[in-house]
Amino acid sequence: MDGGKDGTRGDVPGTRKRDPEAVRADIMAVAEAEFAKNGLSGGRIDEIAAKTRTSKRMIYYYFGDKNGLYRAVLEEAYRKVRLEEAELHLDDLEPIEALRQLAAFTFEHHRRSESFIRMVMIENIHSGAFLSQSTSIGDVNRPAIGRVAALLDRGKKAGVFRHEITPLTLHWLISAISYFNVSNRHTFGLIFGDALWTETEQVRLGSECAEIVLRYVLTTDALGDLHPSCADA
Amino acid sequence: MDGGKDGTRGDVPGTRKRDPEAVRADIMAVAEAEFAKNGLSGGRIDEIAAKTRTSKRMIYYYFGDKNGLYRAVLEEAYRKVRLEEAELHLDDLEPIEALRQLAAFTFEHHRRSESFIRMVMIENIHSGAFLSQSTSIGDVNRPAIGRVAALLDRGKKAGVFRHEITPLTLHWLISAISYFNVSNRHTFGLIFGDALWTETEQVRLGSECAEIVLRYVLTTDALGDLHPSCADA
DNA sequence: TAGCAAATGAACGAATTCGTACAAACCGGT
DNA sequence: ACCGGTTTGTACGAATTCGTTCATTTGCTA
Repeated sequence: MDGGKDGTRGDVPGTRKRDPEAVRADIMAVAEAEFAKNGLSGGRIDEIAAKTRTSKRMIYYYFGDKNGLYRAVLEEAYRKVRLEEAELHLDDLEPIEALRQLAAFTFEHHRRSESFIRMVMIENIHSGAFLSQSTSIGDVNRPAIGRVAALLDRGKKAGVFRHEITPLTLHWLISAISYFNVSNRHTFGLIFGDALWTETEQVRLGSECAEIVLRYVLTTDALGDLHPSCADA
Repeated sequence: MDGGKDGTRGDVPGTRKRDPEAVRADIMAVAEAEFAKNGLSGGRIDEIAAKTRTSKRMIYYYFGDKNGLYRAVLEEAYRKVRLEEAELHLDDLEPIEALRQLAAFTFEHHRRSESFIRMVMIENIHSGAFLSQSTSIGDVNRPAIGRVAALLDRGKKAGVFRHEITPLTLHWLISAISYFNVSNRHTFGLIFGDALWTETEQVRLGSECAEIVLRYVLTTDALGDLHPSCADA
């Protein structure tokens, strides 16, 4: 809709009372909280407007309609999360330690990104109807698989990772554990108790996540080196 | 205001008889589809009524209100699923094989219970607010953990399972993999492609699920017996 | 300073949608 | 056959809630 932006406008710091970008960001932050909490159908535009510094009129001015706002929030949530993930530098570490870090980091990161997880939950309820309209989402997420693939290759060449493991399946596994731990905390906790969701248990589960992944990926030999054979505890 | 009498209907015995249970079941089946597809806020009572053999009036007669219907559907979904799971007989198998079956079965079972998974997704969006009102839900699900605990004990006594593994964490792991495979199929597929969701790949993932669990639970020794040391493929 | 276009605010309209009032039909026992 | 309570159908009311209309304010330029 809006054509190019001309940088000559409002560059003087502090003088611009109008700040469309800040308003947009404000709306999206409020909207993310609302949608993450109540879903797309459950989220109320009036509620979002009330919690915003601006008014409902602006939501429609900037985002067109409710779905447009939801889409913008969804895409932004993915962008933020993947940017944070990209800060992990695995190339400096040897494969085994790098994999351990990747698993533990992903687990911890998901744990701290509850509203992102909830947006993904909601989008899956909608069968990905809105994500499928996004053109950028592939580019945003592809690097994640690339990093896993590079790491896997290094480990295989070093003879410590099993050749059967594929990047996609490995990513799938790490995601599953890290995601489920957040997405299903409520129902799981209600049925089996909240024992797993104390702070100390969560930290332990982060280690267990890495442990599960390592035991799955490592060759029998490499695993033997890591965990000397002792059947008892 | 159509006063006339219609004695022409209901001649066949059993067709037009009163059958409250069948009506209830009919409503709940339709409601499960509707809620699983569109969520609680997104689900429409009128839509459910239209697809039912009976009318909207009956929904309120039997279930009180929309939330009551949702609760009934949710509880019933859990009941059905757990009943099916209980049909697995693990006691006849040796621990390792039993664990493999448990993992593979759970994976396959979740895969075939999409609407149940979606109900759980929706309930987690609501932070378990409705499940927490259910009194029976604990009793329905507790046996699941009991079976896992018994199996773990047997394996530990036989010296093939690691002592560090707890029933809750093991159940958590198997659930995570099996659940995520269904719940996130759409977003994961849109981002990374549908390669994992062909029939053959899904069957393979079922085996991988068991493999992941076994490698996590088995002692180094037991694992070595199962997978003779060979670093290459 | 005046004027113009973009940005904003408040009130409103229209369409859904939940839930109910009322009335009619039905079944089983007496 | 009649009568009681139970089961069902229709129409409607009330409350939400999305999105818009219209007027106003604001920043920038001539």
